[in-house]
This record gives sequence, C-alpha cells and structure tokens, in this order.
Amino acid sequence: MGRRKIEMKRIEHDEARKVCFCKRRQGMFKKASELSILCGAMVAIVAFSPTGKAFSFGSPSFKAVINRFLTLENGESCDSSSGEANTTKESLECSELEQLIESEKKRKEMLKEILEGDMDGRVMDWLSAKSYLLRLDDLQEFHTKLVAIQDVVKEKIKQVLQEERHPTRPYPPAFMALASKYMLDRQARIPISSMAPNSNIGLADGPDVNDYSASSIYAVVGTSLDCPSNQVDG
Amino acid sequence: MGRRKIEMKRIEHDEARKVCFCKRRQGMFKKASELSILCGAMVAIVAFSPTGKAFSFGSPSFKAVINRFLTLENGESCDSSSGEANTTKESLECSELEQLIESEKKRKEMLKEILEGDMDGRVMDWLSAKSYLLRLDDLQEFHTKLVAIQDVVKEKIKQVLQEERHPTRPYPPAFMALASKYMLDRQARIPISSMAPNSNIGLADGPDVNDYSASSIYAVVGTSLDCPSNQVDG
DNA sequence: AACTATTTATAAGA
DNA sequence: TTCTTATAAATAGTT
Repeated sequence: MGRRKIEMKRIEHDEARKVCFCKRRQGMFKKASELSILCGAMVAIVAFSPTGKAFSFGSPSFKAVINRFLTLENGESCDSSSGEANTTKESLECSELEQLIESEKKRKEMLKEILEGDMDGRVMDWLSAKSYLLRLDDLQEFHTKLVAIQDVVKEKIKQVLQEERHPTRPYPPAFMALASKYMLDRQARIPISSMAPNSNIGLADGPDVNDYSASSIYAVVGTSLDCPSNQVDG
Repeated sequence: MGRRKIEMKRIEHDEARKVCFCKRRQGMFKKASELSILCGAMVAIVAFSPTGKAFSFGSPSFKAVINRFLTLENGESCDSSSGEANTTKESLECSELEQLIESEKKRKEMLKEILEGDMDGRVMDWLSAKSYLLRLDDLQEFHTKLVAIQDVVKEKIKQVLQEERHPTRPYPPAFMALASKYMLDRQARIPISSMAPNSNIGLADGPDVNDYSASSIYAVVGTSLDCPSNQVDG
C-alpha cells in the first residue's frame, strides 16, 4: 500500500517506525470507526506507541465496550486472537478470553470479600489473597512488609525461648490490658510498640513499612493522512 | 475499496451487514497485527459482532495490554477517540479514558490503604498479639507459614516480571481450585503447604494452549478473506 | 506535514 | 457460503 511493498518485521529505523505508527494507528482507528458504523458493532482498541504513549479508541465508548467485555456472561461466546509471533496453534477457541473474563470476575469477588469480610482469624487467607490481587509494584512493597513481620516473629521466638529458661512470669499488666482490649474490641488498634515487652519486638526501625468524533476523523483523515495535533507521540 | 464506494452508514440489509463485519473484522485484526509487528507496539482490540459475539485481538496478548493500560501511571499521557456517531458533546477530551484510569487508581488506593492500614495497623497488631499469646511451637509454625507466604510473594513477583516479557496465560487449574475454595468457604483455610512456591499460584505462566500466531493469521487472511471456521458468528 | 506511486482491502458479482 | 476481480483506500517513500 505504498511506493513499495515492505517486509513484515520490525522497522529498525527509529524515526520511520514512529511515523509508521502514527499513520497506521490512524488508519486502524478509522477502520474501527467504519466497522462500528457500517455494522453497528461495538469496538474498543488500545495501542501503545513505540514511545509508550497510550492511545485508545472506543465506539460507542471505550469504557462501555470494555465493561461489556469484562462482564460477559459465562456462556457468551467469544473468539480471541493473539498477535504473538512464536506460537504454533492455529486456533484459540475461546479459552484465553474466557479465562481472562473469569479471572477478572473472581478477582473482583475476592476483593469485595476481603473488603467486606471479617479478616480476623483468617489472616493467612487474607495474606494469600492479597498476593493474588496486588500488582507488581504493590507486591514488592508487600514483600518488604512480610519480611518485616517475619522479623517480628523471629524476635518473638527468641524472646519466648529466653523466657522458657526462666521461670514463667505473668504477663505484664500493660500487655493484659491491651490483650483484653484487643479481644474485646476488634476494631481497636493495638499499637505495636506497646505490645513489645522490651520494646525490641515490633518494627522498631519502622518498616518502610480528547476525543474526536467519527465525523471529525473522516474530516481529518479524508483530507490528509497527517497526524493531527492531538498526536503528540513523536 | 470495492467495486464501488459505499456510504458510511449502517448497512441495513442483514446478511450484507454480517458479511461486512466478518471481512472488516479480519482486516482490522490484520492491521493491528501489522502495526504491532512493524512498530513494536502493544495493541488490544475487542469487537462485538452484530449478533453479539465477542472477538478480541491482543499483541503480545489481550490481557497484557489491558493490564498495562489499566495500570497507567497518573502522569502517563494518553489519547482517546470515540467513534460514537450520535454525540452532542463536541469533545470528550480524555474523559472516558480518564474515568477508567481514575477508577483503577481508586482500586489501587483502596488496596494500598488496606495494605498500609490493615497491614501496619490491625494485622501487625494482630500478629504481635498472636505472637505474644502463642507458645513456642505455634510460633515456629507461624514463622514457617510466614516464610511460605513470603515465598509465594517472591514467586509471584518473579512471575509478574516474566509476564511483562511474555503474553499472559490462563491461571493454572491449581490456582483456580484454591481461589474458588477460598471464595466458596470462608472458614476453610487454604493450607499453607499448597501455597508454597512451586504451586504456581497467581498469574502463572502455563504452556500456551490457545494462541494462534501472527503468521497463521496471515496464512488465513492472506489466502482468502473468508471467515475461518472459528468464526461462528454469522 | 504533503504528495503520489503502489500495494492492499474489499463491495459486488459469480 | 467461498472465490474472484474491479475499484476504492491506505500508505511507503519522497519532498
């Protein structure tokens, strides 16, 4: 579709690649718009430019389409294609798509349950679920915190071990007060510091712890194929 | 692009509309595939046929692209187009997009709050209280469990990191079993042992079962423009 | 960003 | 349906 046929592989020249993205992204969005108009179809697209900028298209709106997609009934049929280059399968059936929808639903349900549910007594579940829900950046933070908690427990073990060598002593009054408060009032927060008999329990060091309408697309694209001003990508 | 120019409006004849969707959907997916190959761009598309069937395309995978989109940093720029034909607003700016990103940010904040609030507050307190109340053997067991969870999290981080290079795949059955168990029975604890590092919890990479490659798309589309058998739409 | 020579997509027709 | 083909449209390379 140009002065000459091009090989279907990554364009290495940096500038040429950006220009190509700009033109073809517009072409694709126009195709999407036409498809939705001609066929009354809902279409949504997201594309990341070589420079990492996100572009989206949606008809009737991006959000509406994605929402419909993510809330597809279980039985609703769908087809999925992957542009990945190194696969051998000729057909996807529906599974990747269905799994995605399924997992999204479950994730939402889990999140809701965690938010609404009583976490007490199910901390392990809570922690596990959390590791499922969090994304990469959250996970790293979460991991740091886990390490911190683990240190608390280790420290506690040390203390208990020490205590076992000595005659057992009654818990300090301060602890009893806090413990009963905790047990009676689940909502009350017990400050870690006050839980630590010798204050070496706990986290002493602090755990760090623009839309343009179909018609304007046509106006622009129909008259020329240049990148409109909203395309600040390059 | 055919024997004659067509008006850009809904095709009323039912059969013709379906045929058009079939052809143009394929054309659009091919364009998307080419865009991703030539420009190294990530692209995801969802389209609903006139009969309501969902089709998706993703490169490197639908899920990976959508995830990236939904976790856009606040400052990351984006452009949004709407193909809606009958809008009265002259411009949406980015609002659809921004709303979507906004809701995702809220989700993140919520999780963060849970993480920091519960984790640093109630859960930390809970753990401390527990660690104070527990006896030595319980503590050691508890510590072991913490290590196990930590391993899960580490593993998850690894997987997520890997996922950024590879297309996302469905959750493994093992995980789904655990997840559904968790969701169906709140009282049931997920045995820590099954949470252990190698149990592939989380966004695990399984072998792909469901992709067809760009090249096979070309094989189909290049030789003929008919709807392949997986297109059961019409 | 504009301009065309070409390739590519596709509307009708078979 | 699927294939064929005349045409409209997209776009690669150039200015």
